[in-house]
Amino acid sequence: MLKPTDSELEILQLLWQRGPSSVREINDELNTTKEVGYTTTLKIMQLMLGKELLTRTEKGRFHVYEAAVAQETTQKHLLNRFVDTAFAGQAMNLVMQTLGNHKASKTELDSIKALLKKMEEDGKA
Amino acid sequence: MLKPTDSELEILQLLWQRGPSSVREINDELNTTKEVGYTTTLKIMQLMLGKELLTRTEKGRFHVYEAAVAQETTQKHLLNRFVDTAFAGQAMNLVMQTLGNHKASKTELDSIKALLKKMEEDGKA
DNA sequence: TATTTGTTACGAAATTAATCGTAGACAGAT
DNA sequence: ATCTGTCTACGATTAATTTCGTAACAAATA
Repeated sequence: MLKPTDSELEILQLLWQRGPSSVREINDELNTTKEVGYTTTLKIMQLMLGKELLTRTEKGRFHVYEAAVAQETTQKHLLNRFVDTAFAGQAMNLVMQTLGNHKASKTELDSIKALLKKMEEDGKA
Repeated sequence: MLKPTDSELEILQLLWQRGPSSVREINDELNTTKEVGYTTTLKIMQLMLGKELLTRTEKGRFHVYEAAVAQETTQKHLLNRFVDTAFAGQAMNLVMQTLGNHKASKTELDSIKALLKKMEEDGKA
């Protein structure tokens, strides 16, 4: 799989969140956070199309773009790379640091506990 | 803080692991995994010196390099960026996915459980 | 109809990363 | 004294990313 750049990831996040969107819509969303020209966004999305990160369909004379890669698959891929490069493969160090640095809701903590329990049981069996 | 590139991170990992090292030593280590020319490694380390990611001391007519940034601080920084770009800020999604994709030893699971317990108690207080 | 507006396509510039070749310095061996 | 090997410094090249200007064209509108 092709590694998206940071700019590309920003666009993917928006498409995952919004569903199929025009360049104008994505560019407007991006501009709520930072200033970026319309043709810049257009160009990046066209390049993403070439890399098969996006698909597009023609709606009249303009185009609607959609993420061509699933959110979870992409995240899993990026996560594996990140564990290797930033944590030298020590995945549980990453987990501990993340837990230490970020607040979690009660619901989230419960999900994590459930998952841990399941992991322990699988380990035993 | 300056974000290290992937190549720079590879070198930082080795320096964190080995302690102060010569370019030759780092280059040899790198070449156990992939092919890379000596002057390439030298150049990257010189650039890292400029970015203050490394320090160096002269030992006779050659140089010994050392990481100038702490492992944990750097990881924390990279982790925050990564949570934002790849997981749209959803840190607990990242934790769940990491737990799901990587094996953990009993010891590691216990440390995580202990940390969770502590988080719950802090949350209550 | 003529003008303005919004769209896509394309090319070019600026920046950054990564790579390596070459040259010069110097220590140690011959 | 010279040769050889290792080291540092530096410049050039390549590739990828990001940026945006301009052109072409269709639709809306004045």
